[in-house]
Amino acid sequence: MSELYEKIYAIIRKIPRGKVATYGQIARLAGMGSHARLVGYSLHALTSEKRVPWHRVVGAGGKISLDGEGYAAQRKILESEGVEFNEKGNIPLARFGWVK
DNA sequence: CATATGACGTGAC
DNA sequence: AGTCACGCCATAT
Repeated sequence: MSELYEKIYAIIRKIPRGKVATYGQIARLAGMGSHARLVGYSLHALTSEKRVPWHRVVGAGGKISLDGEGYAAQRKILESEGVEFNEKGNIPLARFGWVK
């Protein structure tokens, strides 16, 4: 496993319960500038054994980047942690965004 | 080695 | 608010 992935996972594991972080934010914290796409790619390659709270990672503006079942599943988990969604179906980062 | 692809982000229309 | 195009780059084929 590449060291880059481990770094990304380590950062995601720091996200506190009830908060969410964006791909771009993670990319910056990992020192990869604005390569948010790679963060998403690494999460896609994630396995359950890593025990990474991938559900706390959302797209810019608090939008979930998954569709259909994926969206429903992630939303359900987040709501169970206390994260709320607005009428548009995304998360108000002003309140739930992770502040490092 | 050459292309295609994607759990993104941003800007144009 | 919805679509489309493009930059970015590690992986996959």
